[in-house]
Amino acid sequence: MELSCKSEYAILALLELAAHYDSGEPLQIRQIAAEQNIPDRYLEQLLATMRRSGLVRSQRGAKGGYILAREPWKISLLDVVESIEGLDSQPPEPKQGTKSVEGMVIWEAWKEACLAAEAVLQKHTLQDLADKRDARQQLDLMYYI
Amino acid sequence: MELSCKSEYAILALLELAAHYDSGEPLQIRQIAAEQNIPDRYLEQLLATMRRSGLVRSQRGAKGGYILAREPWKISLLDVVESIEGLDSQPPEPKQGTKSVEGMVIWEAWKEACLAAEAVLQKHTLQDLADKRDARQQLDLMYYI
DNA sequence: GTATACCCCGGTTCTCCAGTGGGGTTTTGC
DNA sequence: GCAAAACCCCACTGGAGAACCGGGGTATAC
Repeated sequence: MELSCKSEYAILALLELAAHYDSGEPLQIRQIAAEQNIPDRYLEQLLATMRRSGLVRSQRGAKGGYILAREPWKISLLDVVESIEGLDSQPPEPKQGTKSVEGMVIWEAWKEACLAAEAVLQKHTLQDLADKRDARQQLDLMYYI
Repeated sequence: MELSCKSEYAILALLELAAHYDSGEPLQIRQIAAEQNIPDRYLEQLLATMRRSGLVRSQRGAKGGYILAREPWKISLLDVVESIEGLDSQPPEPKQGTKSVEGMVIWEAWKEACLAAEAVLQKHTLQDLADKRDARQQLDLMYYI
């Protein structure tokens, strides 16, 4: 149930890409890393993973960078986590056979819990999070004044 | 979202204890381990952890062993997992401050997913799993005949 | 008082996370 | 062309935790 550093970095990076999605221009790893305080060489690996999963597209060479592969409201947190965590969400069997009836019953209950969590992650999109972030920042500003 | 070997062993052991709960007599580590194919020295550690969490009680000396601390329908899978996994389910903050608004928004969504999963685990008790196991075994028997 | 069984502590191997580094390839702009 | 900018790929390290194994201590029944 632990949110890994990897996944958090990935989501932060995608939020940054979502913010610049309308411009149509690619964002560089360095800029994202600087903005969100992420080690850039590490972020590079995460973005490469997400590129292979089809979440982002990359443009090589000078003036290159990364762009979201689709609109921010079409990317859910589940998409990100599954991409970055290696889609090992539901192994078909707990081990390599399990065989025991007890093992099956336990695994079914566990799977039900996983599905419940995934359903929540599925309905949260990058757009949602970006909107919530904006609202939160507006609120902070009002308190400040 | 991964069901660890630890937790599965722990649940298997408690199911075994639940099956012998009516007898009122303690079950020994060796017997549980043999019945469920768990390394006994490892199971010992898990049972010690669950004893410290108050899920089971132990009786030392000859004819000793372990007994459930309360009735099987009063122990949920969430109890077991939290005990065995070290109750690190919801850290109040992702890191040691997070500070960024983005980090907070992400963490809130994640917490929502965790709560959904925990709600599922909460409603599954040892009694439930034991009943399902029995029903499954009956079914297997019918197919066999 | 001895056998039984829990109790505590420490070590070992393995895998994964988090992060760093080197060297290669593609593209822009001159 | 050519150099700089940027992605691309591979490998390595340090630390943490999982899954064990083993030794010696302690309480309890018979």
